[in-house]
Amino acid sequence: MAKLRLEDVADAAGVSKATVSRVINRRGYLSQKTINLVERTMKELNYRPNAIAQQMTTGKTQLIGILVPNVANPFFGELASALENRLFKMGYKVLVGNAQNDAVKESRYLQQLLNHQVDALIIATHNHNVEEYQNANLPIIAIDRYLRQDIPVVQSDNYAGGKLATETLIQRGATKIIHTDNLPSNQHDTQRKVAYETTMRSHQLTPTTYLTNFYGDHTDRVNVFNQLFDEHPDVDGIFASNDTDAALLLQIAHQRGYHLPNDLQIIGYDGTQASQLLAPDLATIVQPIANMANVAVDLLESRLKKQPLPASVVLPVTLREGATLRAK
Amino acid sequence: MAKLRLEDVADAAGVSKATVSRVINRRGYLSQKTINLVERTMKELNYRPNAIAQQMTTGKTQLIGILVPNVANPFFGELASALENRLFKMGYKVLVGNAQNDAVKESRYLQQLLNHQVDALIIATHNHNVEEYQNANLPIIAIDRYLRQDIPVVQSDNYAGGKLATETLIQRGATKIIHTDNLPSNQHDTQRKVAYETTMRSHQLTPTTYLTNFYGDHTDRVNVFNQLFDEHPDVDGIFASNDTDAALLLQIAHQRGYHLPNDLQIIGYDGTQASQLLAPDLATIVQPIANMANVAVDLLESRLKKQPLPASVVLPVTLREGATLRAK
DNA sequence: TTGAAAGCGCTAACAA
DNA sequence: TTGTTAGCGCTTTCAA
Repeated sequence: MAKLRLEDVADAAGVSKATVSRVINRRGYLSQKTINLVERTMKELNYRPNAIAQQMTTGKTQLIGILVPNVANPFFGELASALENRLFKMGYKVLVGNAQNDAVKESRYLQQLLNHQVDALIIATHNHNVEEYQNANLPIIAIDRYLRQDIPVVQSDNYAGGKLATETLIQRGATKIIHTDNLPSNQHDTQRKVAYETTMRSHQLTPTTYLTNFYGDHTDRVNVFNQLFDEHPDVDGIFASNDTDAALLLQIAHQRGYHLPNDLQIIGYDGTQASQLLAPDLATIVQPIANMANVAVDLLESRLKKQPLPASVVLPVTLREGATLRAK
Repeated sequence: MAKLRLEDVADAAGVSKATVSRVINRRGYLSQKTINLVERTMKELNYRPNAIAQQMTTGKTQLIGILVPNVANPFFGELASALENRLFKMGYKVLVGNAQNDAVKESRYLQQLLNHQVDALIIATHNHNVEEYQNANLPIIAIDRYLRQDIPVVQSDNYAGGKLATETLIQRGATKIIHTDNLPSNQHDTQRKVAYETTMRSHQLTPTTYLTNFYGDHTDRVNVFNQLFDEHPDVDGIFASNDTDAALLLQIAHQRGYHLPNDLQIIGYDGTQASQLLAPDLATIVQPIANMANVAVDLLESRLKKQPLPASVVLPVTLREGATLRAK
């Protein structure tokens, strides 16, 4: 069976192509009789409009491109899922570009999304080639990173998160607190680090940070964290910049005989569903992923309606208690 | 600046549209001089071919649709990521349909993917409406579930996995072993359950299974698992049908004062990267996610080349040791 | 080796 | 209320 076209439906129903098109799009004047006739015919023929051809004529694809570093990372998986969920309800389809932490792939994806005439873009990658976004002439919303002056950024409050983590550890009695941070080339995690350092100093404590590379592998992290314990066996609090690092630190601490939360307290960052389910004992700073997605979509909607937008929206984070933290 | 068309490039370069098209697609006879000229012009103008128009004429979209229950679930997130990774290398783009465990959304997505003229489909959802796949007239590969006689299924060896989990627990000294299974409407997890029951009986042990609903929420699971411990306080081994359930069981067991792995051993299922990172202590049966993705793409490639295909491919699972299991 | 022109399936004026 | 027709931006014969 060859692909059915709108014209086949028109012929079968004995009407014109325009009429069928009107029924499909519920546009213009239409008698109920015609609507019924055409709908019945479409159903009988099992006709499905060719979205490509529709896009060709309207110029609108109803397609939104999302670029993330890696959907296998629960944070971005959940973010993409939440974005997609909202957008789908609004009648958009989502083309997810999974940059796999690869700058070349990121830019190839960007090209492809543009070629595909996406109506807008939501960017959550680390964008090594910011220039490419400069001459992209369509609505863009960035998540947790700055791209260009007129591109609004949606993010959670990284400074407040870093401060909350640090102060919580201090309140629960830790004094030798170490921070581990995980930096991509553009160093966006710095707000958390700055907050940690400032908070430590304001309590007359000395900040110490260990850095891991966002693009580094598991072994690198294990090495850095072992070094941390070797050099600071008296550590009694760790603020990790993400939950998987926190889980790894927790494991290493166990192996080294630390008892949590008495000898050592650990607090992670992100608070994904996955970490909640798989590491329910881990205390963590929760980023409001679903809310970030909602706000991003709202901004996109405003942008598409040519409404004025804020330069950035910062959303609050919360503390999730866990067994790696002493009781209040 | 208005959108550039191929014609603008042709005018600027002083050649015909056909020539520009030939350069873009490297087809037909072309002098090097013309190639250089056209390429230079395209670069200067920052021209990007309109993929929609290309698709319109060629009928090929180079788009593959993937339908998953939920990318926020690490298993499917990692699967989608692996699929996308392979497909991208082959020049395909991926349209991910995230059914959000919602039958209506699944079918709406299916329609949309078909409307978008995807060249092929990879289905990993629980497909409540199998009929819809019946008259879809394009290459389809299914992951871990049967759709139609001529649609090949890629799956890991669920029976062997269930057997491996059960035998491992038995070998490590457990005798009161309980299985928790997590069933969607189409009950595909049954192979694991059957393997568990068969293996138990062959060791003269009595199988006991607690069921949770795949679409149920967290509270439902907590209730079922509490019931498990209430009714079987002497349980000394649990085989959970996925890692998040295993992590939850682990947490409840701790709260109830069980010491692992002495009082109780737990073994999960799936072995995602996320569970490895976030719950490194958890022993589990690992499904070869990346390999499943690779095989699915290979099959798709063969199908697109009209080569004959196997009805199904079953891939081996492995045991990941962890602190929830006694030493060998 | 290049150009002219038809056509992919649909929508949107404009007519009727 | 419905039909006719001219494109949308590209690729692909067919001619030159």
